[in-house]
Amino acid sequence: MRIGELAERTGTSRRLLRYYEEQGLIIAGRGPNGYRDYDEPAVDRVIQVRGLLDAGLPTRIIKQILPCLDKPRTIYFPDATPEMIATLEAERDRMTRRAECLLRNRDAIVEYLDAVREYDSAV
Amino acid sequence: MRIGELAERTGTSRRLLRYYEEQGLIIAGRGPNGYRDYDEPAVDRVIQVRGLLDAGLPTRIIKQILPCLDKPRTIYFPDATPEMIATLEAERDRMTRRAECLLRNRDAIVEYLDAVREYDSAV
DNA sequence: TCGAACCCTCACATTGATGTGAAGGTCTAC
DNA sequence: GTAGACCTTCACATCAATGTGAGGGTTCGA
Repeated sequence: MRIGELAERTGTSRRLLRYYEEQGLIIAGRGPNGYRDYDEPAVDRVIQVRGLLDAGLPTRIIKQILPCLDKPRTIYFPDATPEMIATLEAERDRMTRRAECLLRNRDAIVEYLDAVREYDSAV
Repeated sequence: MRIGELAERTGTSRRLLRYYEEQGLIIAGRGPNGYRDYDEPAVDRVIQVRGLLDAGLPTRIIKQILPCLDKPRTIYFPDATPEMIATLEAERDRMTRRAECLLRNRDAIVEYLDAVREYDSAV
């Protein structure tokens, strides 16, 4: 598919899709006319990238961890350098902390909303 | 306490503490000499703000939801406008999605690390 | 009283993720 | 064959979070 369709299906501007490619987050084939050509899994890939970006990870990190997230592994274990392992462990911990922070604060919001509802129904 | 101590205790630059204040995320008293004066809870507050910022929330949103997160409530229920409620519900859902994304990808990292370890021990 | 170590405000710089638009090539349908 | 809807690259703009430094006041200990 071409960039317009991918943009529409992922809710992402064309500009950003080109940017993600420039950052090495997604890859695109090229048609004979120079047009980018995406395969079906690109849709999920873009959505995943957007999710991680939205959760505060910079493109630099996303680029590093993405190959390890693929289900049929594209990166194999002998390729894993000690620095890579260290990066992954650090990011794993950081993501855990981020998620905890989000859930903790979300629960506080839920609690507040519950209290508001209770208050309103008592009026 | 003054800004230097708060900076040290929260691992935040003075510049950023002033920025957070400017954005209405933290409040500071003022000494007779114009120096900012922080109370003890400011430490937790700053840490919470940093956590949310790191998890991808913009200051604009943090400012809106922070009052609802305080344990002894500083914002009371009659104050809750319908728009406020809508914002909170939207952010609640967004935070849930963010946390899910983080945990899902973190688990994939964990899985990858496990596989690497297994591979290494088999060599 | 002097110097070090604080603090203040103001302002300009940078970085990363985005928007926007220009100048131009390609494809399709009329 | 021309118009409209795609696509390309390139470049400049913006916004939020953050760094940095200038110019100047305060506090405290030697």
